[in-house]
Amino acid sequence: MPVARPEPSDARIIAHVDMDCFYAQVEQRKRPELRGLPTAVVQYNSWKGGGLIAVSYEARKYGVKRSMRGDEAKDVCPQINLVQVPVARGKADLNIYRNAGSEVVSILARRGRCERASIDEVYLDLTDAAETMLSENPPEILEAIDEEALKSHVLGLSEDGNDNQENVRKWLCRNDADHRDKLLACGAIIVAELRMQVFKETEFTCSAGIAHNKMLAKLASPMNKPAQQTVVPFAAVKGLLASLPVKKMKQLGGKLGSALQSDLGVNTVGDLLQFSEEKLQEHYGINTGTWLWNIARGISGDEVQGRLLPKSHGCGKNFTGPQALKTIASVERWLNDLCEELSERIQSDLDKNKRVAHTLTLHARAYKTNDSDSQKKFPSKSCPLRYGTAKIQEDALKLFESALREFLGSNRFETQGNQNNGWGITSLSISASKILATPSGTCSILRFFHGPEPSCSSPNHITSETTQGTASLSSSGRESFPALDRAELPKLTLEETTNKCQNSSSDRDEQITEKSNYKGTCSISRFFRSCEQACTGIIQDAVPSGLENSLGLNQADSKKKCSRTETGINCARSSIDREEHKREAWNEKGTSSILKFFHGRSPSCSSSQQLCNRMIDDTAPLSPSGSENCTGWDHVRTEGSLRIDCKIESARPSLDRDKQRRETWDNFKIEEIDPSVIDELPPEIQDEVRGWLRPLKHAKTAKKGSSIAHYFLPAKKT
DNA sequence: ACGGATTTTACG
DNA sequence: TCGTAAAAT
Repeated sequence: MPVARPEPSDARIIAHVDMDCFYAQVEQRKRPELRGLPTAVVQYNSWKGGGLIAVSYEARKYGVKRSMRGDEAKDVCPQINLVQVPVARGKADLNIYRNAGSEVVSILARRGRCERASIDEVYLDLTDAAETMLSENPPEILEAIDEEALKSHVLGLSEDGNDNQENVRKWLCRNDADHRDKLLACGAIIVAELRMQVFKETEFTCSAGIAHNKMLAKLASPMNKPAQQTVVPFAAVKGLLASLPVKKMKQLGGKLGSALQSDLGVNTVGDLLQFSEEKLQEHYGINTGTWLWNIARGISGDEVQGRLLPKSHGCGKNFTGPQALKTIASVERWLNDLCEELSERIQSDLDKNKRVAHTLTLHARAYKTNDSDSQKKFPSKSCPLRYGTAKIQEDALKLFESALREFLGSNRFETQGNQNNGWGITSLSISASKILATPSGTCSILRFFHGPEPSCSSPNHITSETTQGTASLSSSGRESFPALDRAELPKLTLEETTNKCQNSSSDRDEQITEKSNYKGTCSISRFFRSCEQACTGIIQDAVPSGLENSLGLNQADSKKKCSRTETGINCARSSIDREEHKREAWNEKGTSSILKFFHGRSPSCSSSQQLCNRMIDDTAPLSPSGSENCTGWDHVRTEGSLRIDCKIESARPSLDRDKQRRETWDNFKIEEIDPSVIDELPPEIQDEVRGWLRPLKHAKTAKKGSSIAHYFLPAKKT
């Protein structure tokens, strides 16, 4: 990865929060009798007691280590409690840990931009919160500072005294401190509060590093575990890195770190200082070279991405030694189980977060006996992802068969036979990626036209992308927006929404036909109506009440285009005022040609039902002719939790039904849209529209696909 | 430039 | 180890 990013000129306050032996804590919370006792989490108990994946601090005292087998742990600590990872469908099931991780994220995201770095780690950008505290409530005027903050470790501050907390208090409250150090002090106080809140609400302890960038925060977080935090003042950076083994740095734990040692004799990060940027670039390329030069100096501009949800979901299983799978039938059985789990997880992501995965990928490992190139790797394969367990299973099996054919090469395999030509599968995994906040993203478009939609809310989850950004980001860096309670906003009924939608477009009907780019105009216009209606349809099915969902741009996207302060503006989109102000501002532009796109409306265009049919689950495979009938909204679906019934459509009066039925996504020519028109859209919806278009784009390259529909079709054998 | 496939890195 | 993930190549 190593790519150097310019460091922002103003000091940032970044925290890295890492849960202490997370899986062990989850199990101890579940079984409180294990609290305080040596405990470890193991998976697969059968062989030598299973492998340890998390070890409580009580157990570590006895020398129990991660990556020991359960039996070894018993040897060094006979009283240890070994808890098994839950098993479902014959494999480890990590869902309880994922869910516990989400609990934590939802708390840690409250004070600033938050990035979920792994199941149990987050990065926080607390710059704004720290600036605010410094200007309004600086530590020096606080009569009482939380004990938790006083227990901070401050690198460079001696800890040999009897009263370390008093030293820390003095450091936190120093009046003569560098501005950067004062901000760090505020950051430390905020992080201490957050960690206490995590403990209060989840019973989990965590540790944290507070520094001026992600790299340093990540280095610091494990320095004082468990349940403590470490601050890295600017002045301590040089000393910290000077003697730090390169292998300790993120990204240098593997081959690159080894290469530094063998190529240049670099053992510590400090050793890197001797080499010029050019020298490092000669050895490791331009990007990595610059990156190395920077990290040697503690410089890293890498930003905290506003992302609370994983970018992909996957599951897999190894089949070691004699367990290797040797028949298609056994592969199919396991694949079905894996697909079932994956399907549940992406469906849950859709339900909770309104996100849709677009790509299904299969990976496997295999061996081949008596073959010239028995080394050959089993290829990975991917295809568009269709929702519904059966479809995922079907597609995954096709991917597997296709990959196996390639793997075996000239050796043909017997498709149905129980024999094989000496192959064995030692691991199988499938994953869902290219996850876009699509239906919910559409809501931002809806909202752009209609104002905030209370019905856009998602049932429970805080873990959606944009929600948290609204809490503390601000345009000036001073003010902060309290989370907006969407539930208090007037709620539009479905009919109102639909009518509003129609009115807003029909009011402008007359103007549509002018201009040479009529095609594009019509196309994008229909497209947006589809988005709106799809959104409405999905919303309709949304679970009642609940917290507001995140809609709109995710922070990462908006960040790309905005400076830090600007980001505050663009992310503070739960403010109605701002939303409306911007909508007006954009409309006032008037001259924008794209405006015209929205002024016209062809009544027969678009169907949310079809959109949803395509996107969500029951898409029928494309017949070879590519002209299979599209079922339309009268198609009744029986599976999938996201049902869209006919209410929307029946709420649209007076449309000729046959006309409607003919309108399908096959009629929607995505390629008619001139991509440049996106630039004319209001900035807050541009990325979402691109998100819609981008993955669809590749449908163009598909064999005969001139239609969006192709994108949602099953893998076609090559 | 881009997307699919592969590799590298990290962590409970 | 195994099962996940992210990101670089």
